[in-house]
Amino acid sequence: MLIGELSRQTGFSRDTIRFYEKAGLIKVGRKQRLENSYKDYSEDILKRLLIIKRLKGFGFTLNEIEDLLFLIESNMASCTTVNNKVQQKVKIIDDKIRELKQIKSMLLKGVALCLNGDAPTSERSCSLLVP
Amino acid sequence: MLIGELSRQTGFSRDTIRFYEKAGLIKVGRKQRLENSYKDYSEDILKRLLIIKRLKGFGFTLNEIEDLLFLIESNMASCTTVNNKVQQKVKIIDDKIRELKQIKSMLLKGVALCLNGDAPTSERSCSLLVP
DNA sequence: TTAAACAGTGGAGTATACTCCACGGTCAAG
DNA sequence: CTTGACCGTGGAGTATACTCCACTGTTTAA
Repeated sequence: MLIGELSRQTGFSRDTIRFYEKAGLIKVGRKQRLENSYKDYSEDILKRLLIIKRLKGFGFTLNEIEDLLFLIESNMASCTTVNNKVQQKVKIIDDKIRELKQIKSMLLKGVALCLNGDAPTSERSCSLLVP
Repeated sequence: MLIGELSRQTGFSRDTIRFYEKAGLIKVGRKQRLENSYKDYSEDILKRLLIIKRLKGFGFTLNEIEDLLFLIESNMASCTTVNNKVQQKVKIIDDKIRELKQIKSMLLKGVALCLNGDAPTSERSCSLLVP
């Protein structure tokens, strides 16, 4: 399969696919070339790219995806192993959610204080910005 | 005040302060130099950096901070104006929280399915990765 | 006096994830 | 036979926010 077709079937641009190649996420052997030296992408690579797409949707970084793909390659992607990775990721997600919530509440408290005039403030410089 | 002192009082590294200068977040006039050509940072710049620090803590990007600093400079940083900016930011934060929660639940559902064996899976490739 | 600790400038490098460009070869249709 | 749509490579550019480096000048303390 040529890169255009691969692009259509995965939704990744050619450039992105080539970037993933450079990054080592997918590998095309020197032999997987047509006579005109065009690359001939295999079904396996298509599957691999679809997995990458899926994992990106889960918020994994390319580095994390590389690790997970290695697990699959090595036949080590058992549910237990993957579950561990997922729990780690969930922990990070929880941290980020907590952080965002805290920032949000700080922001809202800040403007509330300012708008209600309970804090020293002025017409021209909200106490949230200039405490 | 020299950059070392400024660094101590703000917690920003010299490099970061110089980076903010390059980025235009703080400006030192050509005249604010000592005789040895060292820069003489004013109290205003110290305050400005402290505001930057505060706003970074709120999750604002440098671009957003630049806008907010401009409001302050222009005496337009009224609570109402700032409140608008904050509400925009909160909206973005809420979106991100929603997105993260969704990813989290997809991840957890995925591994649960895999671990409970309700979905076609295998010892070697968890159905979360290879559907 | 000399070494350390500071100051300055300009520019490169880091991480993440692409995106775009130039330049050149290939192939099918009209 | 040429035009357009592909394909290839290598390298640069984008955005964000720094961080580090080399090289040079200045100040301070032993």
